Amino acid sequence: MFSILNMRSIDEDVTTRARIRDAAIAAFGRRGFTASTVRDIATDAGVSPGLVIHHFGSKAALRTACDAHVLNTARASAESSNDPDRLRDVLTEYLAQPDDYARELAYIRSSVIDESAAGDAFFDAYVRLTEQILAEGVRAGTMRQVSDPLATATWMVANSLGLLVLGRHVARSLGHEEFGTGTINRIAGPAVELYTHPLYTDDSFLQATRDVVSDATTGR
Amino acid sequence: MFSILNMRSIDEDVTTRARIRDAAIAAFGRRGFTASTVRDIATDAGVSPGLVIHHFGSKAALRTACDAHVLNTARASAESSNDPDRLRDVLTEYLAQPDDYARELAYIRSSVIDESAAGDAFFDAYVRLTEQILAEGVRAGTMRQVSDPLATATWMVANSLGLLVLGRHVARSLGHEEFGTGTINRIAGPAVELYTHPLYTDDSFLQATRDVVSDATTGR
DNA sequence: GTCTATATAATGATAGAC
DNA sequence: GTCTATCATTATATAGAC
Repeated sequence: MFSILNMRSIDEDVTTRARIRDAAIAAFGRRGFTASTVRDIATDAGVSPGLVIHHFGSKAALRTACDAHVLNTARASAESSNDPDRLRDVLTEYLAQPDDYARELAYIRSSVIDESAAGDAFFDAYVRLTEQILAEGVRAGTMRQVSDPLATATWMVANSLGLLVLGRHVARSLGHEEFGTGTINRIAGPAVELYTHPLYTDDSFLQATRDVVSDATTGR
Repeated sequence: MFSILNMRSIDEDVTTRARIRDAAIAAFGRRGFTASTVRDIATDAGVSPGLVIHHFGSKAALRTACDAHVLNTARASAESSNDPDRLRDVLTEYLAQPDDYARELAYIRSSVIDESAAGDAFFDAYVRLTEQILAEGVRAGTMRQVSDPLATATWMVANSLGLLVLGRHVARSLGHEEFGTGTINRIAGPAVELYTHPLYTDDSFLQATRDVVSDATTGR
């Protein structure tokens, strides 16, 4: 459920070009692509606006470079991780070093919100990873077989990324100043609890839902 | 889980001012506040850019008017709805007339994404509604008592709105052209299924999560 | 590679005619 | 109430000096 956190922070490049790119990642993650200006990014990176264009050609191309740096790295990391029993390790690691991931997570948030081919690819990769985890869990006996694996995996990914996208609200709702380790700590238990002990005490809600969906599909 | 859909579409006002406001709601919902321009809104409404400002004073004030029209209405609707057993009706109604809700849902999506006081109030009201539904369900015996009602309600609201925010991805992941009734039909069953039959076959994931959270809280 | 200066376009908002 | 015309600002992007 928190598999998204399973990625390494990547940052050793100290060239000016890299500094501009990192400032852009922070800006796009903080306020989105449209609201971020080349001037602000230049100021944050300590260079002139002209130099930003000199290095990347255009604001759009700068975004593409940011996508390649963050999303493709995260996607590759997600796809290579097919060990389903790492919840504890991943969560522990994230809670230990949240700042290393904060900038990348903010960028991912922006990317899945606006229209972006890289954001699409990331979401889809995350769904495939979740499908693998589900299949592996069923095989190992730790998870129950679900009726529609693709739809279930898609739903779980939307939940997981929804928590990231709406993190500000989740934090506020729990009385926290910002979305961070405190919020993750508070929400993780209840989240896993819902996946362990069913919320509903019988099948009536499930049956009602299936009735409605069936009516809609058959033309009622 | 789909309580957000429980609101009536509100649209009879045919004054020019209302036409401008409706065009703005559509634009803000489609591309967000920053990326929507006064000129585009004016064109969509069939008026001049100057008239938009004449009626609302500024782009920010126009947004406030849109918030009042969509979010405050939806919020009031959510708060007055304390009948917890309406999943079937609400879902049926939505599936019958999705277009009536599409514009409002898109606007809500944008509002909870950017920083917006009205969006905050909407999220919070939705959490309170969900807490009521949980409490009522427990009292009626249809739902199980959870360990942390506020965090659980917050998590459920983030899931529900996450589905809305990431609707484009959810639809694409299921092979649909756009997020609509087909996608809702496909995802509703698996979603309710997860709330009815637990995903995990035992408590080991829950225990692992609680161990990590406990370690983090006590300073490990 | 990096800057300053500037071209060009688009933005929110105003003024005044009708 | 509605428009046209325009202002002031800000945006991306370019040109050329260093």
